[in-house]
Amino acid sequence: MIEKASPSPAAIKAWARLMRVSRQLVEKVEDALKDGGLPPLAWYDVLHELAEAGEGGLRPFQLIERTLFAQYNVSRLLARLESESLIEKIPVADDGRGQTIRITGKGRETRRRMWTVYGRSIAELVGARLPAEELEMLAALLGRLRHPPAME
Amino acid sequence: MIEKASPSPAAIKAWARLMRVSRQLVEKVEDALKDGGLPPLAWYDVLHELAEAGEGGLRPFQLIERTLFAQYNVSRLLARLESESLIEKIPVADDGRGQTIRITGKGRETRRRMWTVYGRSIAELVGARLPAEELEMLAALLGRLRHPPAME
DNA sequence: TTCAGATAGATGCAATTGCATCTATATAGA
DNA sequence: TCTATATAGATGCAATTGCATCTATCTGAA
Repeated sequence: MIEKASPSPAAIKAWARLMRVSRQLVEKVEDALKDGGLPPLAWYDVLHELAEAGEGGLRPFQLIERTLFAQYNVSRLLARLESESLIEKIPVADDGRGQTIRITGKGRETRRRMWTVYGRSIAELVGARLPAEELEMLAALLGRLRHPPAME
Repeated sequence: MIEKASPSPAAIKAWARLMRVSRQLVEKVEDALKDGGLPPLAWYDVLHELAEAGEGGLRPFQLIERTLFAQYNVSRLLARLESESLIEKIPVADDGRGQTIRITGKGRETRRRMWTVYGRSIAELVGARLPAEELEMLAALLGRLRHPPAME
């Protein structure tokens, strides 16, 4: 199997756009959250996963898989979220090392408030710029860059 | 003019993919650079811009425009690059506040070594996963999310 | 000219991240 | 059962980032 060491011009261009656009969009969303006096995007990611998980909660290592954050970042982010009473840590019965993380009512409320800003940003920055068909094409192309690639 | 506050499912999916894929790819490239004992991606971005700019160099504020890094980050990154002799700072004649940044020979060499790793990563992570035509389509779609949007 | 912004870049300090390592529990094999 | 290894999560310390502000120079209007 041949592995090329140098990327094609098309690959470089797609890469450059991906880097630049994602940086730009993240920054705009972070700014919008700050303007609203809301916590950073990373908090949303965690609260979102926990809200989806429901009453059963999630183990920290499951959050790591889902969010792709580093272990030590999750550990500390959870400490901050707990100190704000947005989550609670529950010792888990059958594994003395672990804990289950559950979102609190206040956590759900914070997530909801963040979504009004975050969702609006997505609508403006992405939804308003491409028609549905092209959004789907974009998602499909990006899915194939995922590891492992999305099958669709 | 109607501004929707809630994003469509297609917009949310494209957004989620964009966030996840860009995070994943950046992390893989950073890991590859670390494995090679090379500096982080941000150094490449700056060295690349300076190499493109040639002997004339660039002002820090031009680097800020091109890389989208925050002003204080550029200021400190340049200090680190200078302490490694990868760039040099030259006072600029017609503006006593400013300076021109020029890449050194050692800087070019470092950039070249980084590119062997970075370029290979792009080839593997992006180039090998989509054919040229789809890479171009991806770049075009991303270009329309840019601010201001790319015209092509 | 003069002075009130505006612009270029640096920096003190607090918060976050990254790295390496640590503790505690779990698990598998001798 | 005992021990070596693996896994879950936390943490000390250094480096980086973010925020606010600072200094210095420049520009334009009175």
